[in-house]
Amino acid sequence: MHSNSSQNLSRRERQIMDVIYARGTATSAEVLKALPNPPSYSCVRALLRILEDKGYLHHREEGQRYVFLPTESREIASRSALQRVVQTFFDGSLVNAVSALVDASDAKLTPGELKKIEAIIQSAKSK
Amino acid sequence: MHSNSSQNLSRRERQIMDVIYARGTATSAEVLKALPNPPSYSCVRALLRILEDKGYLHHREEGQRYVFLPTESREIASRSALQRVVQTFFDGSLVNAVSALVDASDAKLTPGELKKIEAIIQSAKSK
DNA sequence: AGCCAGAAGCTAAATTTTTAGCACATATTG
DNA sequence: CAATATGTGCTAAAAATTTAGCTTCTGGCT
Repeated sequence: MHSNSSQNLSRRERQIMDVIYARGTATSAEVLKALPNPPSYSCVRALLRILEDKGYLHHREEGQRYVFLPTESREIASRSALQRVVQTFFDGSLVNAVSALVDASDAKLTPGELKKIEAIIQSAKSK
Repeated sequence: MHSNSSQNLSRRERQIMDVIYARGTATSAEVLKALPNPPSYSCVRALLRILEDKGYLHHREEGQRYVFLPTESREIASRSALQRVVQTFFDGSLVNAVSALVDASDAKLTPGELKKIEAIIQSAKSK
């Protein structure tokens, strides 16, 4: 799969990939339920087939239904997603991005979580 | 503008918004140059007009050409972009997202930058 | 065995997106 | 003061996306 591939998805395709990445795995019924402005069921299945054709997804049969999962690991995909956001909104500056992340959620960050982040920084420093 | 609005953009529309957010501001010629698989010039202008109609952009005349800028501030837009990535790829966990950001760029983070991040954490802690 | 429910695939139509072409306006410049 | 270069807007055609309908298959139940 080429690197900026998710840039090449159509709107629905992207929505579906998002759903599947968020869940890790999904059946057509689950995708349908999670989509905004949900279309028909057969429509979802058509799109899943297209995404599979294009190589973004594959599936395993589980009982009689298909369970879809991404071809590209969540880790890799998240990396490019973050990369894109950092480039687009933070002039490529990681520091600014982290800062925004932390700022944007002051309320939500527990002391424990802050400690974890500190630990991450520490370990990064020691290299 | 509604919150998850950027989810409702078509592929080209999104590409164009990305270009403009990355640059802050752009003329049609600049957008054209920055687009992947660049289409014709008049095509770019048509899309800019559409985005303006939909309320994502507006423009000021500068000399004889238009300079386009986003309606929604970069800060607000970046917030929802980050939000989306965190939800989709990190189960909503900010800590995991920060961790991934830092990990993904060990090499690129200078000691100075690490210090800045530490400072951000410190200041968040003190609330 | 026959029937229903829940999957799936295929295909063609509807809609949206994407595109280029043409017409018009305004500077610039030879 | 033409001619050219560089903008813009509008519109319709081309292409891609999105959708629903119809058909088929399989397993479970009465």
